[in-house]
Amino acid sequence: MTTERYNPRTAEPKWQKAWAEAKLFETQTDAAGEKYYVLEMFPYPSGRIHMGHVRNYALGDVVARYKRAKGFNVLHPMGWDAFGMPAENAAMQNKVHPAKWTYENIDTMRKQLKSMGLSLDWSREFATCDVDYYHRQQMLFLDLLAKGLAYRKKSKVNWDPVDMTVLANEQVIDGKGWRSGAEVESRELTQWFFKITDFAEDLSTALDRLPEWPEKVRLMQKNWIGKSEGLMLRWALAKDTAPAGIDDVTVFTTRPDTLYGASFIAVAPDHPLAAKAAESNPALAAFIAETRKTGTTAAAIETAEKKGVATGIEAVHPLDESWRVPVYVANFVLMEYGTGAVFGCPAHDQRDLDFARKYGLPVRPVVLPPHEDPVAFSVADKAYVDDGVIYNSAFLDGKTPDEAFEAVAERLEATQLFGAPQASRKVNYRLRDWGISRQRYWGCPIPVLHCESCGVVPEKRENLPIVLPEDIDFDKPGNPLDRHPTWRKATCPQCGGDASRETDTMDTFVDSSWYFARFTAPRADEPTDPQAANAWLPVDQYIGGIEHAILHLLYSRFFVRAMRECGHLDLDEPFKGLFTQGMVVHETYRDRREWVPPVDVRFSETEGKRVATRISTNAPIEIGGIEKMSKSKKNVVDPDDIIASYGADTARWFVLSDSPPDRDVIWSEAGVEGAHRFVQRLWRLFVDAAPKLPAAGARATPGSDDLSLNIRKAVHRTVAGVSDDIERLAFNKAIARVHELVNQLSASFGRMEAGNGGATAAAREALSMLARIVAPMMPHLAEALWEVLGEPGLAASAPWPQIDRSLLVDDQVTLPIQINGKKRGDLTVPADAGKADIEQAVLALDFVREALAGQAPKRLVVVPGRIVNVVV
RNA sequence: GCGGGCGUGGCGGAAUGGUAGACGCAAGGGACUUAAAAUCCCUGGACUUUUGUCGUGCGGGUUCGAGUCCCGCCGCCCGUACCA
Repeated sequence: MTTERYNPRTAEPKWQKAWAEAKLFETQTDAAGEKYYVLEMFPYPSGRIHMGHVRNYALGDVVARYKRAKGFNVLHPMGWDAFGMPAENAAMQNKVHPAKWTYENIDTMRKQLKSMGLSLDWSREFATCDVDYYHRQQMLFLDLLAKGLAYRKKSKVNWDPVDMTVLANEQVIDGKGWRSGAEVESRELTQWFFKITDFAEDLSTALDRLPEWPEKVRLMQKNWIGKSEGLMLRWALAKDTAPAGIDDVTVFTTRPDTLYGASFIAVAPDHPLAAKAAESNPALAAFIAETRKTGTTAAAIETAEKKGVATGIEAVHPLDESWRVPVYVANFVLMEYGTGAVFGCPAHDQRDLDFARKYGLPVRPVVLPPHEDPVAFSVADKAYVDDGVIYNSAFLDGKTPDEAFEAVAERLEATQLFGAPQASRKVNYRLRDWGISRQRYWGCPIPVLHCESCGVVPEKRENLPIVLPEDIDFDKPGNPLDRHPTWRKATCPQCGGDASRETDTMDTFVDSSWYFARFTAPRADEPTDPQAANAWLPVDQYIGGIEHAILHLLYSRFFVRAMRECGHLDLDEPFKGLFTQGMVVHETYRDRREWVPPVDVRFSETEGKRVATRISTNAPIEIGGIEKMSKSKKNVVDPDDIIASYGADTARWFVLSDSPPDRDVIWSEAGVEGAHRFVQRLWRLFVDAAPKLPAAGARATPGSDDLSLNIRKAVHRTVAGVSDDIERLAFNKAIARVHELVNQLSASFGRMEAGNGGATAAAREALSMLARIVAPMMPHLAEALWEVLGEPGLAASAPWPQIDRSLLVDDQVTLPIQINGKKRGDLTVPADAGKADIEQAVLALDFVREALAGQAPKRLVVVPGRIVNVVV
């Protein structure tokens, strides 16, 4: 008998329409069922969706559909992270307005996402570039400003001196501007900041209250915030060397216990003392100018060769007046961290040691490692950073580092220097305030005005929104808002005089720091409807890329805290559960000239080796490494092509199978074909079995014969396993279980005769359950299977199958028997057998007696239900 | 540089400290077919003569037992505050 193949091209649109007409996924806040908020990180509308999106949204959709089947009231919205640089780049390159480019991309991508059959509530959709959205973001900005959580300060940017514009870090390539090629310099601008450091302590400690976050993400955030307890320690400058007007320099140190090992002080190139010293020291001034070319990124600064220049200034050791150490300006000291000045203890810090060796500074060990001889111990090229006993350190000798820390702190807190304590304890954070100013057009305008008489004045709330002007040009580099003829002109809300608008727009991370709250009441006049926000939040399951582990997630956590202070919601944390998915990667291909897309490559085998040829030109192709899909390497597979030829369910099934979702998945054509074969196999299983089954409403009772019982045990076990797997987001394992079940059902159905009422009833039960457990992953096919079974209604609204727990337990278990840790046989015992029974049975086994040769075992390890190990 | 992660057959991967390789892909063999596709069945870590021995990036360690835990390396990936 031949079965007609399942045709996703006709089936998928049909079911999508059925869901839409039933408004199945439009969520009501007050609907029945416990709330469950599933959210995937919303996409940047770059043009077309890519496989990473397919994976991200397929993962979230499984959770959403599963929870819905479990009876939850599920919120599963979608929107667009729509501001950002690519729209401006497109405007410059293709003369298309950023808004037009963005909204056209959104239209394309919405259509693509809809073809995936996602259970999204599209009625809540918005884009962050909608005036409606950024209007409310401007309100939030004013609220933060009023609470003192927004302020202005000077900070450095990458300046392209040819294009006369600020560059993003990714636009700086090897220290040069990406368009102009000019050497980039760092330049100070007054910019807007959010006071995230106000919450540093809570952002760090609250991580311990997020058990449903991956440990690695919590660790990364904790290290990023970087809490450290230390001393603010003032060093007097030796009078004969100090520049006029500066008496001392304050360092932050976490190791005051190593103070007697100090051999220099290093200050940041932009430290005031450095500037002062450079006034009379051209070599130093040149060095400081040089460091401005290193770039502003931490990676650039810290991978650069560590260099310093002596200032000629000397500082007096806080514990010994007769001891002076030189003050250097060093390129690895950051003004943003601590005080911008450190003391170097080369023996116990690797970077300080490298610096000391380079400039011939003394290396004096003061922490003696355990079991080392104080006379013989010395530090050559590896600093000793672990615990030990303090020595070479006067009154600290013999103490542990912790005790020495306390002793130094106590003494110097009590010592006066220039009328103030010489030291004070200080908790320091590596976390810096969040700079949100961008000198760009395509972002949310910062709603403040600059008035000559009143200074910086917030715009009145009722004057919002400050809308981006549409008549702009991208003919010249730089910010079009700056050179707009009229947009800047405004009236000061305080004095009524002339004022000019702020032309900085907000970092796009601001947009994505509260969108999850806006989804709970997307059309509210205020930024949130606190009732809706409090009802839905926190997001129960948030899913997105690991690349957002720190910044986006930390900013969102800050925003929730700031919004709570302003009364917009009452919430500790935005995301209760977090899952970070891996990337979709693909082989790369190139011919002599360029990267070649996978669709243009044909493979063959020559002498057992995989060989590739370019289809369009017949040129030989070199098969490159497996890399993240990217436009530049052209190793992209367009989801549209896959959906058009195999259907959305195949694409979904493929990205969910094989690779665990937190790891990278390698896209391969063969894998997709395998997934599609399984779609057809399921379809065949149902269509072929359907005529033998009792009618849908017949209430036939499954039999208790071997065949019926086997079918029932298999399916109930699978449902239990798949439920667990989905709860843990282990979709690859859920899929392996479904494969196993289908393998078994195919075999069992082959032995089933139409007249066997018990078995056919078991088969109907099995198929009805199977259709429902594949539904979250392949929702369209599940509807078709549901229809084949003649079940009423839509599979998408069918409840998750109930399992009979009595079918999950076995009365016999087979234990592997090891001798000296190596498996040598099996033993089948009753499931409830005690340790003693098992021991006895094991010792009676032939191969065990042989191994023992009459001796008693040295040891007999019995782990009931698991394993037995006989040690001889 | 720093912080975090990952590393298991030809490939993707499975394995509460307890039988390493479930499940899938690819491959090989067979059945069906005039033939092919599709489908179904069987075989696949390495070495070895049955018997075994060796195998989870490399080197050590803890344990009755290590892919899993600890220490030291190597390689790759993510982040590094203006890419999103």
